[in-house]
Amino acid sequence: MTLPVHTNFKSHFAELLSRALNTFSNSDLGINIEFARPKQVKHGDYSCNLAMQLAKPLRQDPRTIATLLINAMPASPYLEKVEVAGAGFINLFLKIATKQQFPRIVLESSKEFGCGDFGAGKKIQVEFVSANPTGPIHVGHGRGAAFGASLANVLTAAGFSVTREYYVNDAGRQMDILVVSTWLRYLELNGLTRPFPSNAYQGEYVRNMAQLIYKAHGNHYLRQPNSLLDNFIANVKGEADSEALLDQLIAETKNLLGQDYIYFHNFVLTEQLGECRNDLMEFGVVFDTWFSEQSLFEDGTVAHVIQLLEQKNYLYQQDGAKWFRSSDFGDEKDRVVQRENGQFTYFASDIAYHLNKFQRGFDRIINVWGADHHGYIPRVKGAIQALALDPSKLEIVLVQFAVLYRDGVKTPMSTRSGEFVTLRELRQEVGNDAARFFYLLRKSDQHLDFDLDLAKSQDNDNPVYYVQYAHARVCSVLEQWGENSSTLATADTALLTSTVELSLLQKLIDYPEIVDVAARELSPHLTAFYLRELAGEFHSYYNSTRFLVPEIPLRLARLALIASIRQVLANGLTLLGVSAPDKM
RNA sequence: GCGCCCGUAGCUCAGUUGGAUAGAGUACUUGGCUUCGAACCAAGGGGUCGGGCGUUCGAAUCGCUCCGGGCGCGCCA
Repeated sequence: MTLPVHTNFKSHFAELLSRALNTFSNSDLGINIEFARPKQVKHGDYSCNLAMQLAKPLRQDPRTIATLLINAMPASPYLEKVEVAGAGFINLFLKIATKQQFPRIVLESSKEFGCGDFGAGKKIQVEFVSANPTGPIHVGHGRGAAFGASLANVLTAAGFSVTREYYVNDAGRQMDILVVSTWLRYLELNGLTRPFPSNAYQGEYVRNMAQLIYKAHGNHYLRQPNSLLDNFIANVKGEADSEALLDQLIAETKNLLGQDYIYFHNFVLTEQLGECRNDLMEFGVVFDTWFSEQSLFEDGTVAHVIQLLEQKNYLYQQDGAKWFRSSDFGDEKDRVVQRENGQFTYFASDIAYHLNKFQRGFDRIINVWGADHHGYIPRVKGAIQALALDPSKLEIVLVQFAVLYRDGVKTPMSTRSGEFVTLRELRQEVGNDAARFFYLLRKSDQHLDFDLDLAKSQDNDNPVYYVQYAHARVCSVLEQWGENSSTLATADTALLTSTVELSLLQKLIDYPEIVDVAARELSPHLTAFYLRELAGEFHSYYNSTRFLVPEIPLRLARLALIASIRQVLANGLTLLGVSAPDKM
């Protein structure tokens, strides 16, 4: 009996039960046939509650229905037996011989084991992080980075052709505020201290950028007449530290610097984007495309999309601004796309961005956003509908915020105020692997309490080492064995019969299903939890059973099992962006 | 005030298209290395699944309500 490499027993059994159902019910009841893993061995390997779901519509006792279903089920070469149990569960028991095939299947398919065909032939885009390039990547962004990167890996394993994209907000007011902040720091370096607004960018990195400019160009940018410089602050009107004052400051700085403003803008953008790209790369997070917001203005997409909406009569003029009728599509209120001063809003370029995404021919588009953007979803979906595109193609995954605690006190994480812990600091403290695993060990929509002191102190019993240790242990055993492990695929695995061995075999079988579900539910954390369980069962096996026994066939069988466990651990860790070390 | 997310063991979290006796890790207690790596294992205590009402054969999961926390509600991005 040879099993296909990508065996998915759940879908196989669902097919069998579905055919059984058709033999005695010709009406489509619209019930999904799903399987659970029973907690007790006596309940088999897969459990289905189909009969209980049918009890009401068919007006029959669930146990009777279950018996009818089992009798009508086509035979499967993989099944030992099928039983009715409890209130009407259908419990399926895999043949032991089927389970014993898996070390060979894993070893032969190697890195491919776990890959599926759920997304075969489909193009999918995952856009994530997309933090404003106005400061360093911090631990809040880190969560989105770890999640998005692993999600993309899981989707790739599920067969999708994945494009990883970072949307660069290089066109907005936040950039201008950063430019002005840098300009003020540059003035300070030239001995021209001006009041530094509390709502400008406070971080040390702003001073560093000013230093770089000063070192390269000295006082070159102070060549304007002194009177202009003297009046620089005097001209700025507005309540101290207000947003209006910042706007004034931006206008005055642009006025003062003229063409040199563009130099400052490009300098800080290039600098921050470079830092950001480096940080993420060192974190193991890479992108296929960095998409510039500014480019949407330059190539006319923004103007085009506004024109399209205008033609369809979805825009109107009010209070001097141009509004989009998003309330027609379920949004709370209409939204401004062009301000009174003629400037387009972020929303306007975002509509253009999404039109661009749709035009690139993806089958699915996934935006990974911080949870604070949830109120933004209706207007974007509305704009997509207004453009006569299919809003269901766009899926938005909200990643909850990481709330940072320091000495038990919640600390705000704000780039503007300069109060944040950078991703780089975290990585230096606990390492890449521990940081990646820590983020992935919770659901994306779960709030994350990030106790930095705890994260640092726990760097030695971070669960990631538990998984990596299992991998290193297998490597160590195989090294002591000393022979070529490629021969293990032919071992007689029928000798694996103990309770813990059968349980481990079932665990191997589970892996492709876990990857499949993780991709379907956009939940890479399932992989992390699975790996911890697999490692746990392995450690238990290690302590209870000796592998390098004198009997050669039994030795080979056990080595084949642990070698296949090592392969699955490595495959799973790769999806999470975590290394699988041979020694540690 | 309105909207979204959430509340599960001392702590950090899984489990949610309703299913069998609610699970891990950590902390605590006890035991296990002259034998393949003790970054490990074995055993134990620890729960009104925030409270209440409801829906039904069955609720941590669904509905209503209250309490508590996070986030959003801009001609910012």
